[in-house]
Amino acid sequence: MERKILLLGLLRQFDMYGYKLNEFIDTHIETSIQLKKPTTYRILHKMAEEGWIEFKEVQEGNRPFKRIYSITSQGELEFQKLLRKSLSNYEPSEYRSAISLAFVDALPLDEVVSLLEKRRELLKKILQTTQKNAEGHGHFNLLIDHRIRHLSTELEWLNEIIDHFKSGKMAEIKFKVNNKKIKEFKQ
Amino acid sequence: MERKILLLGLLRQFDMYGYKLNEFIDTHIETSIQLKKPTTYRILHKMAEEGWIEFKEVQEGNRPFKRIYSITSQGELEFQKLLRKSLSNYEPSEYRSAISLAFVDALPLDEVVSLLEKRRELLKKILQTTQKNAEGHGHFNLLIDHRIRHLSTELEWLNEIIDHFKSGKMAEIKFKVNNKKIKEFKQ
DNA sequence: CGATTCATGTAACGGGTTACATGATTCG
DNA sequence: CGAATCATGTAACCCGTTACATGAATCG
Repeated sequence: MERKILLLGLLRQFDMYGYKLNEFIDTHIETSIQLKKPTTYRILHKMAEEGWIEFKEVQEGNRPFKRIYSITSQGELEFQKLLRKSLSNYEPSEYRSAISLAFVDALPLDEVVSLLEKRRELLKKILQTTQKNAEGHGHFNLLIDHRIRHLSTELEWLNEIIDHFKSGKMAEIKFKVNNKKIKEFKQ
Repeated sequence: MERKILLLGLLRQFDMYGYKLNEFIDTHIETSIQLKKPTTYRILHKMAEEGWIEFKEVQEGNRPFKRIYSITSQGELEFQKLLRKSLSNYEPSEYRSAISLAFVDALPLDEVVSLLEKRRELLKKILQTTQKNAEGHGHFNLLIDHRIRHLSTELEWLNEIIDHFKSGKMAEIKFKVNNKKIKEFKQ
């Protein structure tokens, strides 16, 4: 749904062809959602089929033709429908990267710390490059701000976790693995 | 990858069969990652095929047989490999729910506010139920804590956005749509 | 006694990605 | 002159979900 909103929302503002749409998303919004070329084209095809957008083919000289899409009035309606639905809804993201933290006792503590420090460096880099791109067009800076906040939250959390592990305070939460001694589910 | 880590990590601690694994994940970890029954079974099949886990079939009376899986030494190695990779890596989540915010000027301001207030109510509920389940087994409370932080960040952000929209301060960020007057990409 | 739970699984679908193809043009 | 860019697209694949099937046991 969000990909459709994104494409329709852009086409609402400018008539545009797939390649440029994709380029724009890749350079300006890649931090919020990713959308690869084939996916862009597929969604455009589908929306054209359903009458949400229409296109004219343009060719300059011998260069590859462009399909310049523009939104139809039906498309505008559908766009607003999707937008209302999306704005009033909330589906939490999956935080897959956290899962592994539940199993840290499988590795020696100092190794865990150094692995997490690598993670932290990666995270910092991502945060920095996101902050660099921080002047997005129009309301896209809203998205960037949003992302920066979550990345910062993630960094804070990671810092705390690493500190805890380093200072050994993790003992209080320490999971007693005791290699299969615990059998708390009854089979 | 994280799903494999999750299943292997659980099997490392207890020999277990698919149904119970799935039940455990559904009730204790559904906040961090979801994993439906067919997916659980498929991954278990695959890992068994590759020798990471092995199983014995057990049947009590006439009740449906259980495939009780246990991790092999190869599985333990692979688990550690995956765990190291996951701990030292960071791939930011996609925040799809934010996308629509970039297009709020397509709707009247007061409607946007009421739509976002609906979103906020949903978010609050999710946050509350997450906090209720806050006593996870072992290190799983780490995951819950992680999630609570991100949900809180999200709530703070939403509150600010709503306030901005309400107080009309959004003007400064206001995106001049001017229905297709802007043509800043050159075609 | 009908519905839910236990326990496994298959089939079909959905939606995204990677890899590949094409053919002119422009860059280094 | 070879490599990258422009512009479109297809095919194969991956991986997850929904929907459906089975058959005994247990709950209300």
